[in-house]
Order: sequence, then structure tokens, then C-alpha cells
Amino acid sequence: MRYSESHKAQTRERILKSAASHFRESGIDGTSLPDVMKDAGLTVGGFYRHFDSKEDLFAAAMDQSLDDTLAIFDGSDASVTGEVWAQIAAKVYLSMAHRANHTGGCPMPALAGDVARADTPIRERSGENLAKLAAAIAKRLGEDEPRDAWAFLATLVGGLTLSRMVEDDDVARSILHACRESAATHLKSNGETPPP
Amino acid sequence: MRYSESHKAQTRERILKSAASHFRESGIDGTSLPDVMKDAGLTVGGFYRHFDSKEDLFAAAMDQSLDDTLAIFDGSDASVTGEVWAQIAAKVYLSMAHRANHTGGCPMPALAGDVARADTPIRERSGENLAKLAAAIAKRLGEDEPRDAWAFLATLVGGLTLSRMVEDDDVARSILHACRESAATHLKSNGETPPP
DNA sequence: TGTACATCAGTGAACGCGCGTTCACTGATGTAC
DNA sequence: TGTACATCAGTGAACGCGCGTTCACTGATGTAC
Repeated sequence: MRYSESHKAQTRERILKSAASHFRESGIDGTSLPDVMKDAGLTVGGFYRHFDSKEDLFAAAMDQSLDDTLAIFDGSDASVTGEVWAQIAAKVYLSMAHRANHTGGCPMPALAGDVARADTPIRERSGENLAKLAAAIAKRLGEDEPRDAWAFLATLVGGLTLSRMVEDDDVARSILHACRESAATHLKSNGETPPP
Repeated sequence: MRYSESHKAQTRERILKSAASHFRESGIDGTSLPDVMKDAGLTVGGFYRHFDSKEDLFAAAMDQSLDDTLAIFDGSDASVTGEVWAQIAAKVYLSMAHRANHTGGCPMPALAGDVARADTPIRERSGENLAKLAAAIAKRLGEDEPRDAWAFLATLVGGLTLSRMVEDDDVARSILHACRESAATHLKSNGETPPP
């Protein structure tokens, strides 16, 4: 074996990072492999030493991008839970900064359509990733069932999605604010509430 | 003028209808004008007698597709309002049938990403369409401000979006059910509630 | 330690393909007389 | 009413372009001796 394994792994990570940005910004069809490879500091010919196909790259990039979503939910200290946690998470997710961040952050508002149209294996992976996300949310909410977690996540994803479909910043702000309040305060009461 | 105006208008409607289906099923880049024209019973050369560009067609198709969303909200009798209305609307929107309907129904879960990436004029039109949708919801909820309407809409769009990102039907069902309950029951109380 | 070899990550040109758009042309049909 | 004309919706071939993928090749570097 020539070139160390860590060298190849590092190159793969560079491609993956570039791809994750490009896919979120331009969608699966709007992203070209030559562009992805260029931003990774490589030429297109080397791509197939690391991934089987563009679709394979997309699946890997989705896995990685959803870690950014998880980071928003698990960003605060583990002791923060219940409605307090929900308010913090919703504030970060439903922010104008997240709305403007087309290359980073949660991939769902940008790529949900592409995932829905993708082949079965990709949607299976996507389902597993979403289940993990819902489980992490449920844990913070102190619940065994992911029920409230799904509704909470849906309001966040839907709110950011809507905010990006409108050009007007003020309208976007009011959408984000409305969803923030709704998502965080309409949970079944379960333990912690902030002191009055 | 040869060919009556109504003849041309009818052809335009056929193209638009075909385009609205194709865009929702395959996205903006996954839809080809030859395919759209074929399903409208025409060949590609005639396209530019009706639309300026593919982007122009997309904007028109979005306008039309969002009418399907509005129809879900305004489908029930105008006397049905408040939480009762919300439960009905949520049940129809967040259904397995709507999830499976990739060529019809609400375009947002499939095309929000494409709209977010589109040029300013398209996002401006999209913003106006969404404002109309929110106003229609607010009216049903008996509210002057679209605040709760945005949150309600976000939970619906987000819920359907998530349900389409998972392969497993049972998981999809539980996502839809969770969002249905959350969206309809967590509105500020305002008037009608069903008799106990 | 020093040298020859083998591996394989990465290069860059080439491939066939389908796309959005253009264009010269056709022919059905409304209007003028 | 009947005929000649003008319009323009629609045809289908052609265009240049960038895409995903392939492939013969290069050369840096880990391993064997």
C-alpha cells in the first residue's frame, strides 16, 4: 500500500466536506463533481478512488451534514432539558443566521426534495439518521416516545424551509419567530420549566 | 390573429399542468422541457410561444401548484373554523395519501429547496403566494395576525417533508400522526371547540 | 542504512449523452374583400 | 357566400454546452531485501 491510510482518509474527508457544502448550496443536480473536486484541491479523475458514484457521495454527504443538525440540538450542556432546552434549540435553529447559511447547517430545507426522490437505500439511510435525531430530541425532552420530538423537529424544519422561500427579511423574521414560540412552548409539560 | 385565443390559452394550460406534475415529481433540474411538452401532446420547439424560459415555466407552475395546497385548506365548508377546521386540514395534509402523491398536492416538500435557490423574482412571487396561504389559514383560525398560521403551516410542511425522507411506512405514519395532533391542538384557543 | 520495486492516489483528456434554446419551415384557420 | 391572404402555433432538426464516468498514464512513497 502506497500513501498512508490516513492520507487517503484525509483526502476523502476533504472531498466530503466540499460535497456537503456544494449539495446544500446547489442541490444534487446543481452540483458538479468537477466543482466538488476542485474545491477539495483535486481534479475530477481521482474521484472514483474514494466514492462509487455521485449518488454514493450524496448519501455520505447527507450523513455528515445531518451531524450539523445534531450539533444544534446537542450543542447546549447535557443538563439543559425540557422546555428550556427546546427554547434554546429552537432559537438557534430558527435564526436568521441559519436561514442565510446555505452551505452549512441543517441540510433538510435544501435537500429534503432530493432525498424524497432518491433511491430506496438512500431513503433508508435517511430514515435511520432522522430516527437518531428524533431520539436525541426525545431524550432532551425527557420522553421515551419520539412523538413530541417529531412534531418539534417538523416545526423547525418547516419554519426554516418557509423562511427561505420568501425574499423579504421581515416576513422571514416573523415566520421564524412564530415557529420558535410555537415549537418550544407547545410541548406537553414534562419537568423543568424556567423559574418565574 | 390565427388560432383563437382560447385555443392558445388551452395549450398553455396543458403545458402548465404537465410542468406542475413533472416539477413536483422530479425537481427543477430533473425535469426536461422535451418531457414536459411530450406529456402536453406537443414537441419541444413550440415551448417558447408560451413561456420565456424554463425558469418562467417553473414560476408559473409553482403558482398553480400552490393552489392545490390552498384547496386543502379551503376545501371544507367556510363555516368550519378554529380548532375543528385545523384538525380537518391537518388530517388531509398530513395523510399517507398526500405523502404518496408525488405529482400532485402541495409542492413545498418537493420544491422548497429549488425555490430557495431560485432568483430573487421567483422568491418574491413565492413570498406573495405564501402570504396568501397564511392569510387564508389565519382567517379560518379567526385571527388577524398570521402568527399562528405560520406555525401551523410550518408543522404541516415540515411533517410531510420528514415523512417523505423516510422509507419505512410505519415510521412515516407516526411522524404524520404526531404532527397532526401537535399542529391542530396547540393553537391558542379561539372560539369553536367540538362538543364534548 | 541504502536501493529496487510495487502500489495506487491522483492527473487530465476523452467518451457519449441529454439538456435548454434557436431557427427555418409548415400548415391550419381567422379576416378582408 | 366564396376566395386569397396573412398570421402564428406548432414541428423537428440543429447548436453549443457541461455533465458523470472511464481510462491510460504519472509519480510519490511504503515495503522488502
